[in-house]
Amino acid sequence: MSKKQKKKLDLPKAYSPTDAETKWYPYWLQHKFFHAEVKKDKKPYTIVIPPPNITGVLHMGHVLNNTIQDVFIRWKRMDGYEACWIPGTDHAGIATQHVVERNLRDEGKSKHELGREKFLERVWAWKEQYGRTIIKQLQKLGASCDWDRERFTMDDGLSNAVKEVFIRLYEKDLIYRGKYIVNWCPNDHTALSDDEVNHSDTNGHLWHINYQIKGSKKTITVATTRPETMLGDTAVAVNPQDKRFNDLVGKTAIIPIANREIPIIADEYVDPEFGSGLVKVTPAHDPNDFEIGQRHNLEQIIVMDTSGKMNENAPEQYRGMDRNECRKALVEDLQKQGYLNNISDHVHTIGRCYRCDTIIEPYLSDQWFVKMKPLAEPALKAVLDGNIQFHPERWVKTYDHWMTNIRDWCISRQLWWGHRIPVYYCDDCGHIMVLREDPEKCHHCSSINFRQDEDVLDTWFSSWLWPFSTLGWPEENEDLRYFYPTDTLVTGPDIIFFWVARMIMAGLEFRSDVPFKDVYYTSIIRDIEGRKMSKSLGNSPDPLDVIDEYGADALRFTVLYLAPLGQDVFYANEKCEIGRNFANKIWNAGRFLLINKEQVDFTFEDEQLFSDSVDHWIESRLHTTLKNLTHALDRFHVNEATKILYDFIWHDFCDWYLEMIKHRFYESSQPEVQKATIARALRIYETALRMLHPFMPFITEELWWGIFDRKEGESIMIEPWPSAEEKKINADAEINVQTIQDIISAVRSIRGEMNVPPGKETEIHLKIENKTKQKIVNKYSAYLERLAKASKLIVGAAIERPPYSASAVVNSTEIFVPLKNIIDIDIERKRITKEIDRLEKASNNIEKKLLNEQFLARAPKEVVQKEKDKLESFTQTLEKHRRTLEVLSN
RNA sequence: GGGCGCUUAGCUCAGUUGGUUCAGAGCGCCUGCCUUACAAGCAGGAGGUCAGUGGUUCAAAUCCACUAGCGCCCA
Repeated sequence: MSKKQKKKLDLPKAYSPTDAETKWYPYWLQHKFFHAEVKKDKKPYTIVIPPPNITGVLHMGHVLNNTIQDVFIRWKRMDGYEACWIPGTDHAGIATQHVVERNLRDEGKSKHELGREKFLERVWAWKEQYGRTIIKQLQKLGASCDWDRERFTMDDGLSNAVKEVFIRLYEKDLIYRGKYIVNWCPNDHTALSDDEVNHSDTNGHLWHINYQIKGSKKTITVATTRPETMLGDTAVAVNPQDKRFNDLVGKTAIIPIANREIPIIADEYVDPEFGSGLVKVTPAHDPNDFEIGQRHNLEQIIVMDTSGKMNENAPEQYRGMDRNECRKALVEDLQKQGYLNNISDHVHTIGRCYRCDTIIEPYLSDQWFVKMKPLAEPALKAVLDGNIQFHPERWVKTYDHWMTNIRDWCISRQLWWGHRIPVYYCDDCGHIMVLREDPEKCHHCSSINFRQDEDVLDTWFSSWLWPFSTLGWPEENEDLRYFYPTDTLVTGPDIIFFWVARMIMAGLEFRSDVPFKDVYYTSIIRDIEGRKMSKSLGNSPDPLDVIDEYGADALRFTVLYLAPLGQDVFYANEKCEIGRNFANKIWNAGRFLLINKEQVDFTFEDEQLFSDSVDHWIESRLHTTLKNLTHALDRFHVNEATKILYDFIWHDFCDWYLEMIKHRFYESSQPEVQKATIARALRIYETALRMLHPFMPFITEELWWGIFDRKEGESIMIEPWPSAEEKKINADAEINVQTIQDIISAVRSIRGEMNVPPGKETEIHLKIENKTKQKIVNKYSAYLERLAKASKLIVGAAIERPPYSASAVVNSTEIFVPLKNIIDIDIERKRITKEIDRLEKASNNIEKKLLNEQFLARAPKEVVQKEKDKLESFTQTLEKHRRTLEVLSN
């Protein structure tokens, strides 16, 4: 390359992503390409982002999830839809409160010192400062969200929606308050919903404790995994069928140490096989015992406070002790006083808080609940009827199972950060008011002594409204009518119950319509050893580091390429080489075209000046690719789409097409051929860039500008999505080019195995009997000569095998490559023998088939004919090889 | 205990209406190349009884049943 040429080139030898990424994102924003509005003449396509926590930082799961959304949005936008991707964050009650409390602790303060109002000011301040971290990170990834529509679950509008929903459900009698056992986190001092508890098998003990029977010397033994709860026992239960204990029912037992008297009752729940067959009943500290208590009208004694410390209902010596301390002390005392019968090892399930991993205490308290059955029924139907489709479909079963066994949803949380429950209690008359606005006085007795419920609502109680609250609901407006229902939801299967199911319920209940039509469940990203990525393991790479090292496009492409629908992904940073190398390949193909573009004076109309089968072939491949690509995206097979693009661009376009047209630039003396060639190659390349744009937005934009002349305000992201044209798919061209490719590959294989120096050209003799084929080979000989490095090409029906030549047969064409002084006869014999073995095996199999009368009778005619043709072809090829082998052996 | 998924080349995985020399790709490995787009590259090569058993079928990596191993979810 001369110095002059080098200077003219805009494109460096290797692609460096950073420049493109910093340049184009602001450009897209500046021109508002991401913004969507109600456009009556266009069809909407809407996605709501699964709102990340304001405390969150971007991890690989987000990368996958949001890249998929961006692919769909960019694709649909190009395809003529008014594509609207609504972004935002959620307030993450527990997590956010944690962070701010930790900061306060570092300053030596507590939230109680500050008071509720001041504390909330602190949280808001924290949110303003750090709450958009993850949003900014998403922009680095190239996410084309409509940032003008960014929402937060505690915005005024969304808070109104939450209030409205609470009130409507309350008025429909679907929300109720009651004393129930809930999952209590003593560390966070709040109730949790069932889904917020992680269960795991744990090695523990079963303590067997003796209880005295009143008025008798007799004792009974009960077994428990949590001895400290015995202080709150209000009964001992046996199974009514259990003959061993028939006489005990109705008697009274005495709790050791506490010395409290409790009845012995009979209840079906008791499993006679478990432990001693006798169960202590603690209605205030166990969900099953709670139900037994309901049935038998038992007293409920709470023996712990909200921190898990023993309270005034416990014997004095244990008061103030943590539940674990108490367990130790109590067991020791039981032992000393002879009440401890036995301790056995026992594996049981322990629930832990999903936020802080503290062991959950089942705890009796006043909470608010949503009745789920009436909401779940239509939501289940919507999915079973196919009004909402899951991808992959198998999640329908999981959904079905959960929805048919659904339990009421505990929505109150004893936190300060969140939506305050819109319920007011009158201190004077006890009247309860559920209101949209703060009252001035009690609606019943006009007292001004009332207070609002202290609790806030579960964060999911705002997230489940996300698909319509983000669009302005409860206000009826144009946006809501146009963009709702949304189209596709992309999320992890781990929140199918937390979120997806509840959104479906909310959508149907409050909008009478599904919230989305398709749900794409993403892969879970694991580390290379298959472990889930987690902060504590330190195995979660920072996507921003990866972007710095490999580029955002490379990260996006790689993650999609690795993530087949429904399979987990084993990820390591090095895998991003796939995407980086691919980007570099595209870059260099562009560079090649640019170099040639600068040397030919042409217009895009010049394409008509010349074309041959090679051009028809690439056109045919392009449209086949386009067809397959669109089909894959339609079926949500994003992973397949990346492979289709990769194969077309790398193999068809770069490896074959660009190599084949090189001689038209370097060797053709016809300017019109050169003009047509560069014009066509650029057009096809430009089409490929558009097809690739949703997947790799930055590099495609960069090349689209770097190679073609563009004006301010233009962008590849608003260019039309290319449409597949069936008539461009050209079977003849595919066959012709295939023939040429097969011969080239065969010659290359010979050269490779014989270690022919790359610079050395050889003669190639082709024995072809078929006249049409001869014509094709002659017509396209220039391609063949160049790519197979032929010094001379001799084609004929009566070609004789030249001495010292290696040979191959492809589709009845016999190929001879004379290699005097180079050929190793031994290697050649082995090559041929191997080929003969392979063909013999294949022929035998076919022969067997053709001898099978069942096959001949039942298989479709075409299949039988195909087998016959195959056998014929194999037989001929075998003959040729055998002849060659004979010659070589002499 | 109930439900779901996975097992294909040394590694990571494609392969959805059962039939094209169906057994593939990328990485890794071996051979040869800095060939005027690209060594982040080019050309070639080695490598698998498609977990096992049985069944359906003219025909099974593909459909069915069971078994083994791994993983996930729920109780």
